[in-house]
Amino acid sequence: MASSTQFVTEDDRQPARLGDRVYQQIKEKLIRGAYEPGDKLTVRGLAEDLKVSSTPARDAINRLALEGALVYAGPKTVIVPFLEPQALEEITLMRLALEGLAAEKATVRVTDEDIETLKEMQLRINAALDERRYAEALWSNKEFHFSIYKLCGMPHLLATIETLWLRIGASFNDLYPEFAEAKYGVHNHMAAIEGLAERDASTVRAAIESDIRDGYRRMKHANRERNAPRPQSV
Amino acid sequence: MASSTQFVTEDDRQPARLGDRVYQQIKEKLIRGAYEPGDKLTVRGLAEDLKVSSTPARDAINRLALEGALVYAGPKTVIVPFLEPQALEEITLMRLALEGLAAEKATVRVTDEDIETLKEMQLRINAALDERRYAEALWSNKEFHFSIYKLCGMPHLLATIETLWLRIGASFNDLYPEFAEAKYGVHNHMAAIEGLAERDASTVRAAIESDIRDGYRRMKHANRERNAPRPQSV
DNA sequence: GTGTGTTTTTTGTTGCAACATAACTGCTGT
DNA sequence: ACAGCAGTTATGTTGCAACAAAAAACACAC
Repeated sequence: MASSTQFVTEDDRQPARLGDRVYQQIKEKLIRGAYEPGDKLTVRGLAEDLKVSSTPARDAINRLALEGALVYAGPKTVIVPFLEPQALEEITLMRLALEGLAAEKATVRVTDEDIETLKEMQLRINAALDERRYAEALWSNKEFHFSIYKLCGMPHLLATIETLWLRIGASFNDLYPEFAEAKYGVHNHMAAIEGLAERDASTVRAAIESDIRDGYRRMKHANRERNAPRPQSV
Repeated sequence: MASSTQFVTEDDRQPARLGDRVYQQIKEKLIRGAYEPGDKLTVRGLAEDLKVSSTPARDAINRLALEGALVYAGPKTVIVPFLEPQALEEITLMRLALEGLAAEKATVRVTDEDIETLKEMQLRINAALDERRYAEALWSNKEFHFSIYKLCGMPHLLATIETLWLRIGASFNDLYPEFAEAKYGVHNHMAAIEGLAERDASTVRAAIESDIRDGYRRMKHANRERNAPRPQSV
């Protein structure tokens, strides 16, 4: 019965392929804003940078493109995507639907121990925010969210949500300061924790949805101010 | 301004890669139930069957596995997945969230012309059902759904929904008869069309959700009767 | 300067051989 | 019968060279 040993994502397999390593590294750089929208990635370029042959580099690029973290600007040109307001809105709507679902389902499976862990995470986020370590705050924020989503034991859902984060994460993670101002998300996170403690699914969903919406507004504004005042040969 | 020439999926690119052709062919066979759960796919096997080298064959397999249409049963073994009840439920929940969203958003953009097209499609589904051409009915059913989802102009959403269909489609499309009994989905489809005509988003969402739920019940039963009476060395 | 046609360079894709190792086969002992 | 274990086969991955095609660089006319 192969049923019990079926893997839904290839990440579960034991031996890491070389291509997976390349994939992870690019993904990491994308999330941390090491690339800028419009930057071009080439198979040979990656291969040389990471000291591998073209096959794993090509695998990684194709996978990122498939997931929407990279984008084709031409038949032979993959770039890190610009954050179009329209795409941001679309992905936000999908996030509301999917992360809302995850939040609800997590509520019925959360343990008191999980809740303690979440509280500690939030403490770390607060500390990082206080000390203006924005990169760490952002990272911890992601950890916080996915710790909740993992609770519901839905691997397909988790994988899909991850690709959504990757698609927008690449384009806005370089604007930490605007994004983290005014203790971003603290209120919503606390509400989520309280909802979980009371096993109140609709409260948790509302808190997560509110968090997503707040983030959406910040991203939209930051993105607008970033693209608008482009002194293009004035 | 690369914005306007950005592609969100690689399918938009002009020249079809060899690997894409292989991918499409396997995908087609999966949807039509040409494979059975547990069937093993190998790079060299595919390559020989389709008269290509191992690179495009490998690309196709990796892509299908990434999308969840194939699954790893071991480090060197990809199979067409068994439909686990748990996975079926999970994907159904995701479908409700995502296709419900698509249904709502489609409502505000639908034209009277679109509605006429949908009515004609439903006529074709009915005809196919009457004449017991189940494969065609199933195909038209898919067309009907995606014609609606395409209306909302959300490419990310559409691509995600497609992978969900592929994940379950592979495992149940070989049980047409049970699935198509009693004019499957006709009632829900008519309700969806009426809702669209009245531009009533919540009606359309309810109709689509109802259709998904009905399908879920049928799949669950069919799948159970299919796996339960396994005369395993009695 | 701006647009257009041309040349040069760069790039993704494909096919293939080599390698390590997973999967399979068949045997053996119980 | 069945589990454990050797030997054998089959498989995925990697690196690499060749090729067609796209992108970039360039030249030239207006």
